[in-house]
Amino acid sequence: MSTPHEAAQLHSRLLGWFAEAARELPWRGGATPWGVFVSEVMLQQTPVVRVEPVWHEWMRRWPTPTALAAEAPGEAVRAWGRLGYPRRALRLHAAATAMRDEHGGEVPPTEAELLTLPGVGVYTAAAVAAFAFGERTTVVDTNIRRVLARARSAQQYPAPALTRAELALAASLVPEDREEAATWNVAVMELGALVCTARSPQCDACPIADLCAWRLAGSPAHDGPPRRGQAWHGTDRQARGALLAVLRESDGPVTRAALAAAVPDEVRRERCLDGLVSDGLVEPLARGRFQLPGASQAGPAPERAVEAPAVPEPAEARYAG
DNA sequence: AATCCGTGGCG
DNA sequence: TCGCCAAGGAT
Repeated sequence: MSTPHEAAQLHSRLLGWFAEAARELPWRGGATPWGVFVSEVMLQQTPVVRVEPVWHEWMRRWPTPTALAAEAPGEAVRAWGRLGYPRRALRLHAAATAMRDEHGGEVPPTEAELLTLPGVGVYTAAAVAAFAFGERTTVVDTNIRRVLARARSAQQYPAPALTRAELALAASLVPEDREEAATWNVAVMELGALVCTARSPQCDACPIADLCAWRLAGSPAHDGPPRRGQAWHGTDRQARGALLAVLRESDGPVTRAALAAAVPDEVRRERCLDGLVSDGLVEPLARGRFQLPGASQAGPAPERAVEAPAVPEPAEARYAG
């Protein structure tokens, strides 16, 4: 498949490029393991530019796992803002609680322990072990999958799901040296994020363009089955987002009427509300009111519920049904 | 294994 | 304009 010489060439090219071109991100170099952990969860399916300001705010408010664990989970959901997939905020809070209760208030340093935490899968466990603790792991994210698919498999895009072959390929390329391995993982990710992008790869700026199997094959177009996008308009995800936005932006409990303004369709609204409650993202109160979970223990209970706005928000800000 | 889960920017 | 995409995880 590949010779040791080819692998060594890849290593020196990529590591050299990374030393020159790497972004200075706040969770790189100098961040605590907790800071790295929070960044990795926030970065799951969310771009760096949107994560940065929220990450700073979280580090200011909750500099340690114990600090976050002491808060109501609803505060984590509120501070999550519009990063998307708010269950991640809940899982981050649960992970902080587990760190406090089972790991002496620290981020556990091994992949195996990290994997037991809520919201931590194979990628995040490897990434935290590598980037926070310098472990020699095999990190495989969407960037690395795409870079390796092109550079080594002559494919424009990787398969829909991670395959054994991909994992084996990624593992075979991780340098033996511990420090070099950690840098390798972040360097391949960075190449995928900045140069070897999904839409319009900047092959002219690529340090391994002359070694890239996809380029050498003439940059053939993707031939597999068409990649399915996710529906959005008229979905429960859209409605859940609209409902949670109302809760986030309100200081206290919210009436059902206020939620009805966000999602007019009653059947969908009630179904999504039930889902949010069973997910732990929303807490039902008496008399048809709702709030973010555990809000009452974070401070004095607000006296007055927020009523439905007299003037509806612009239609595009609401769930249209 | 296939689906579900948010949000916003860009080509 | 609109589909695609972004440091995935859980079921």
